Amino acid sequence: MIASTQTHHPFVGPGGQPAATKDLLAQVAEMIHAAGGRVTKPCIAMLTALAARGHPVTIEQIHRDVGVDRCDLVTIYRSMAAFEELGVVRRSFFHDGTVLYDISLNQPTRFHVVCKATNRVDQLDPETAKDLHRSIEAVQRKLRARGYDGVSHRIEFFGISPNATAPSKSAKK
Amino acid sequence: MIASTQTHHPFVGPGGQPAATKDLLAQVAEMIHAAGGRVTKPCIAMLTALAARGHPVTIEQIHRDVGVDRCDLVTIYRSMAAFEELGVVRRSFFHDGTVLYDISLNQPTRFHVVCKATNRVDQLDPETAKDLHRSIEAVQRKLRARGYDGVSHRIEFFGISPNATAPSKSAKK
DNA sequence: GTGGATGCAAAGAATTTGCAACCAA
DNA sequence: TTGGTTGCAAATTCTTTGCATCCAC
Repeated sequence: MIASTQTHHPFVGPGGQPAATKDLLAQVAEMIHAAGGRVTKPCIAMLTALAARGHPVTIEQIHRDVGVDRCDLVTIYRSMAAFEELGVVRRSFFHDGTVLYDISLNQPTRFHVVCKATNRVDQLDPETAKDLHRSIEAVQRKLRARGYDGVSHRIEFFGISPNATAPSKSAKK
Repeated sequence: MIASTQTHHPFVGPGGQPAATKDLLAQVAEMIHAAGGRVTKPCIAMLTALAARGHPVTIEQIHRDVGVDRCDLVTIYRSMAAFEELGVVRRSFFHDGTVLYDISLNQPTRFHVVCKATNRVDQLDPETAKDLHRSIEAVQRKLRARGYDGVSHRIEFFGISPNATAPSKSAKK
């Protein structure tokens, strides 16, 4: 139902967006072709939208960013699945289980802090992130040593940000 | 079904159930009463089932463990939501997004490794877990210092376990 | 031109809600 | 007795599938 609050996902604080959007498109295009796929208009629009956001967003948000009338919701679902398979995007979950996607290709490991009140996405400072990253790597090394294959992980932090103003139910929609 | 096949979790014999389970029930009962709720039969069955499993399980699994005819699926949904609110259980997600629940009350922080092939749930060894726990605590301390409130996190590891035999699609169901 | 991608409709799966009957306190 | 809980049915929400059409290559 499109009737829900229009609240767009709050913008990420500092950090701007990757100036590498152009490169990203070129790179993904190559990957798609290599896989026997086609680089369509909706496809480009979605990647551009994801890159512009620069943080995990819902399917609905992508749909709106691309333009609800410019691309069917079903196409978003199908494309995200395909992109994930290609390793271009990564799927994560909001604290309430809502599915989120963001660009993973060429993206340095970043850790997100999601505000449970405003859904605003923040990031750990580089130093803290570095320490955490090290710990996680250590764990994964250990798992591989234990014989695990294709080791991966998922981690997210949640909290109510200091300047949370509008505790919204469906702000993320 | 997550860990094993049909086999119900080997229950402790005539002597009674694990002492911890007993305590858990008593403690939760008190919490429920304090909250103006009632300790019903399905309620006890669910907690017992969760405690017996001792690791994250699906709603469906709980339903089967309790006995599909002994309690409605809807009741599981409602109760898990209530238990989560009380802080008795914790919700997590399988790598494909499937919702999982497990006891969180009085539970030391444990980290799970989920096999993507068999859905079997394993745990990090205490030492590794301890290190990781320390890192995560450090991050959360930093977030609190930054002004975040109600800080929490979610972390899970995935991989294909060394002895993965039956790669199943819906083994967890 | 041709096969993969898209849009629309419809099916499925997962989760929630309404309400009368039920039972724990 | 009495209000919280349960079960059953129905409604919602989210996601996937079928298929004819369309367009990237």
